[in-house]
Amino acid sequence: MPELPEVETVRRDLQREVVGCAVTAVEAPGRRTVRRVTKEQLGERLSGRTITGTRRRGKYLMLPLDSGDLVVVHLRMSGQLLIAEPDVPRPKHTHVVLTLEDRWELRFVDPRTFGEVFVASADELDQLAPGLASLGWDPLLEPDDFEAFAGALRGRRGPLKALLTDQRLVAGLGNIYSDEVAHAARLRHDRTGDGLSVQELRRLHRSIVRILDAAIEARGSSLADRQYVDLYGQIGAYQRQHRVYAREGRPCRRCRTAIARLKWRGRSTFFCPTCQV
DNA sequence: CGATCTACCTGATGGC
DNA sequence: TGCCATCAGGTAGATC
Repeated sequence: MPELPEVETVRRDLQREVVGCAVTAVEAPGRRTVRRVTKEQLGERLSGRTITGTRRRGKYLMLPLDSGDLVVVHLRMSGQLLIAEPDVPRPKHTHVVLTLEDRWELRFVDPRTFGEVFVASADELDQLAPGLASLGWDPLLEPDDFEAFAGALRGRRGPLKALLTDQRLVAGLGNIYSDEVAHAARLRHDRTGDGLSVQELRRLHRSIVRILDAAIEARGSSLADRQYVDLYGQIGAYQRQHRVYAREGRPCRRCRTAIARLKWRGRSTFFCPTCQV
């Protein structure tokens, strides 16, 4: 569920709460959440180490340790990172728990178990996580790099939505924000990459940065299922500013036309049939 | 190589 | 009320 704005919101919460903390215990009761390394390796490489910072690339979160290793977390569809005092009951589907300073627990909760947690050195990272190694342009890390964005899309014949959600081209957009971005840029989801003018690419680039900034400002989007919450368990507010996502049949905020919904590659796409061309 | 499908899971929701 | 189908924000791996 979480896309770039939600992951970035959690990163900023972590920056405030866990940097400088020592990991005093590691538990991993989940069956498939710890991947790429064994649970034993995770425990050995984290225990006694201090968290020195926070990083994000695309939808990946990383916590560097004083050993040089990185704790890598991907929330996928239903993962949550939550901070709590140890005497607060753990939610169902708590798969990994890091105890910090013997005083707090950083909990990875994930009903659908698509998410993952692992540890890697900087050298191992690309080998261990090809998905992380092949990430494309990150709109938050390099917001002004139009060439990196345009270069990634240049010559692609696929439909715009497929390009925007391809993490190897643009890192961090998913189903919600790709629809919001396409609407802001007044482009249909099925325009092909190689048919976009430079002016349209400029519009897209600006829209991506602007929408993601606004969504982070609002602490991300939480839908009715409340699957995305921040580190403190609080929902975001950007869903109130959505222009198309989950607004089928309601008037476009720009031209009043009813927002359309269609099934595209097994997933919903929302768009305005009038002002997206 | 690029484009497209499916599998991986649990839980919420809506129709009958 | 219960049963069943459908849907949910992501990605890796298989297949064409």
